[in-house]
Amino acid sequence: MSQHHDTSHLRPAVPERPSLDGLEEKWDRAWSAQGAYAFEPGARRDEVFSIDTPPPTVSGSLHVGHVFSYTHTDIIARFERMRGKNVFYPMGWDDNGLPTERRVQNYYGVRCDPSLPYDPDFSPPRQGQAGGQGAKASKAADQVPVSRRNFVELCERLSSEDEKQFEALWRRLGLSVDWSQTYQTIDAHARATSQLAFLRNLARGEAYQQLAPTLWDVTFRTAVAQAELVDRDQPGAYHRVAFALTDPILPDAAAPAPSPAIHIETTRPELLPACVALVAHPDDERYQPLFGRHVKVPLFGAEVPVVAHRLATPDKGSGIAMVCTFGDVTDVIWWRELHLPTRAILGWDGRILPEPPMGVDSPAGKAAYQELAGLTVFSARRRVVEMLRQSGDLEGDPQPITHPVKFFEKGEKPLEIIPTRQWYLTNGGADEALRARLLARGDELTWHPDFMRVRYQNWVEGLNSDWLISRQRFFGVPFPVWYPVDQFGHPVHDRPITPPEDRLPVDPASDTPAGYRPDQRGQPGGFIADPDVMDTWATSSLTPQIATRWRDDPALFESTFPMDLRPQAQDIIRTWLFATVVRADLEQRSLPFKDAAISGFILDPDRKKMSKSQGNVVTPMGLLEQHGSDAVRYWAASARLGTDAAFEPGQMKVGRRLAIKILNASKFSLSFLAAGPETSPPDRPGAPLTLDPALVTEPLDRSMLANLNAVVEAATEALANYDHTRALEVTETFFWTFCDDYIELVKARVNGAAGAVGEASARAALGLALSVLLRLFAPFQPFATEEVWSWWHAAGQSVHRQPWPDPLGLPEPGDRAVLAVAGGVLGALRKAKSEAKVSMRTELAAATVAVPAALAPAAVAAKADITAAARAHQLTLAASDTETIDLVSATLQP
RNA sequence: GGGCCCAUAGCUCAGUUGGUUAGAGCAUCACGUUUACACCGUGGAGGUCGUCCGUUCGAGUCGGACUGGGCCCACCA
Repeated sequence: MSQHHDTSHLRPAVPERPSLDGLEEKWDRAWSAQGAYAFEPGARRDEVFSIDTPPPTVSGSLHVGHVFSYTHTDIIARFERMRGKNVFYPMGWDDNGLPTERRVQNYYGVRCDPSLPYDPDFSPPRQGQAGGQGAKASKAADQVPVSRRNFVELCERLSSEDEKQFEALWRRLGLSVDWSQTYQTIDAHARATSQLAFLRNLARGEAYQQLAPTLWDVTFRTAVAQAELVDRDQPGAYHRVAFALTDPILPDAAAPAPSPAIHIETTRPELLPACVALVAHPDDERYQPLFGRHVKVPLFGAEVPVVAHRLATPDKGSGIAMVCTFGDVTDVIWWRELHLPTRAILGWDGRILPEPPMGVDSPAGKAAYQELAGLTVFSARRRVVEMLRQSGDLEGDPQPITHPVKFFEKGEKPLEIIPTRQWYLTNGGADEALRARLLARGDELTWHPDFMRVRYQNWVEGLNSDWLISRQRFFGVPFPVWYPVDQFGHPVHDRPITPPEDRLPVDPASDTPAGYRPDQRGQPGGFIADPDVMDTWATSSLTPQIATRWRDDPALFESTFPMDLRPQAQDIIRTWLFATVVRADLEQRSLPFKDAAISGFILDPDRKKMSKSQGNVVTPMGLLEQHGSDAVRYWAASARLGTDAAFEPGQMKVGRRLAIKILNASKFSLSFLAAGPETSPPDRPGAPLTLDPALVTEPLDRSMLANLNAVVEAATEALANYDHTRALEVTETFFWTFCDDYIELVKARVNGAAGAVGEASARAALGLALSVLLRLFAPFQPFATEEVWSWWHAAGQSVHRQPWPDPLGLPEPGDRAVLAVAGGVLGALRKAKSEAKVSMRTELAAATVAVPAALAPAAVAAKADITAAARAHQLTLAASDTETIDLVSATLQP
């Protein structure tokens, strides 16, 4: 550890009236100019601390929750930097995905059409729609179609505007990010990295295509992955529908005669034409005689079997269900496991297909189907109910219920299940060995707090399919894949053409694969592009590889990966965190990061999760301007990881008070450092002073430093374990004791009232304590501490580049009890004055205080300091057998 | 249906392996302008630690049940 206390200036330049105003701008500028937070390349991995910063969504807006959780990360970054680590702290911007796509559409009045050629001179029809993101999507007809490359360029243009505002906020908050290390999730490097990882997955067989029933959002007309599902309670109704047996029942005396019709109860009668079977539980005696027989679907006439399956629940509805292709995910299981035919009737737009499926063959059935063709699900349902009523196949009235229905988390209509060709990536959902390996990764990762690990486990254990990574959108990272077109004009999906890795990123919609000419696109014997883009998580799951430049900077990658820390919110463990673990496991066979720090949410005063939709949300910049950044950081720092925290301006006021106190207490302490000749080398007046622990001889001073040493140890251990609240708490508690008791106790002595030795002791102790305290507070209050540090250190000697304090080396350990007992005695004397309703300045003619016998020697050691601080003429310290410090008597000076 | 977290002063929260009289800040009340700080200081008041049972010489702390709040997961006809 270097001799930090040798760099101080003899004559501190302390302002007359210290103030927090303007410190954010002042020090942000200085840190930028100094490169205070620059990562230094060429380091060994063990010298580096690397952070996988969450890239905020630039098309959204920052809210108080961001300020909260990013502060937690910054505290750790600053701590590790002071501990000597070369901190790799990049910032990414998430400008990939649906929110950005919508924002660009509305803002510029354009829409992406990948089939169009790139127009280098394109200029958007409009820009700067007021309230861009909140505005209703403009009609597709009003939007000018542009090529994907043009669309991406507009996105980058808009994002860069957003990024400026975001960066300004982060700088004001004091995040010690290295602003030369930034990336965007849609930029060329991220696209290339994403495509490269995909090609490697493809080569290893981890990525594959499959034509399969797919959860489908009819509004966005895209496939949706398991991780993007949410259940929402929806009104619905059970419709009791009769199915007639097609074959006559053979007389059997042993079995009870089954009823002539079988009744099922369904919430989705519009799917009757898609019905492929009825299913009941194999043990259900009511239906056992029917297994293997067939029934006729009412109205549509298809003949379907009655089958048995363990997932049918006897006590639900009538105990027998109709299987449709596809009404819900259970239908998919039945369809797959019972080898049932496919009768798809829904199109990508969520409307009933124009032609009836195979099986609906009778004239009556076809006629009935024509009544539905082209209708939405909602209208078709109403029409089918009417028709069932007419035919007499509906028994009674539909019974209204409320039931959970699956939605895309960003969607407004229930998901449908539609057979489509999609790309999948293995994630353990269909492979027990991989699942076990990923569960082991969850165990290997260190979670803060530890109980968050359970969410990961729950998710991995509950996976029921591989990760669907293709999306039928136009904006995003395209799959770097073409297909040969056969002589009949059909794409050959099982022979994908891929580009060489050094050609990435590619846009297959405009780039031509090797060996083909551009004019062969779409022609028999030519090629065609894969039309899809990747799920945004397929790219953001690679943030460690993107930030550390796995693809193109092996030296940087080597010194920063696997990263040390992934900070993130608890609600995206199943998406971002899990997906990142999957990608690193598949590609690097390692964890992507060692530690995960999970932040809680911010709750508004009503204990509800603060959300943007509530309108009355405070803007983060307004908050920082109102309270000051150190104050807001203090509020954030007083909440533990993983715990939801209340939005509490009161805590910010406390933080501001602390910052001001740091300025004032420092000003006071430094005023004595300037005064004494013995603190500077005699041959070099004006040269840096020496704060020598050997000068600290008074018991009270040594006690104070011993207590400070304990604080250093506790704070260091806490921060090393990501427990920033504990570190702040012990530091702050000590600091207030330091101000209220210690400084008051030494005021007289440091002014020379007890001679030169005592004065030098107090002066050195004040200086040493100040140096340590400023460094302990630096991660929490970077602006106030830097301001104070600058008063007595050379320009450019940022406190944030100083070594984290070690316990001070004292010639002899101090007795920690002296400070506490001296404060206790002082408190008893203050109480006497307070109860007499006189000023603290009032002199005491005589006073006696009882002190527990065990503590009496410690009290006596500080007696002169106590006497002076209490302005007592005569002080008696009486050893007592009680365990508290009590005032025995006090006589005020008249 | 399975699981996780939480419940301590009016409010926001600490309370480390069980151990004297359960702490802090805010708010509140009283007093004091004191040569670092009125963006202040000093002191006071305020809690049967959600409920019940158990383990123990001893429980805010450990175990069980329950109540209430928040969240995650689930194949939800």
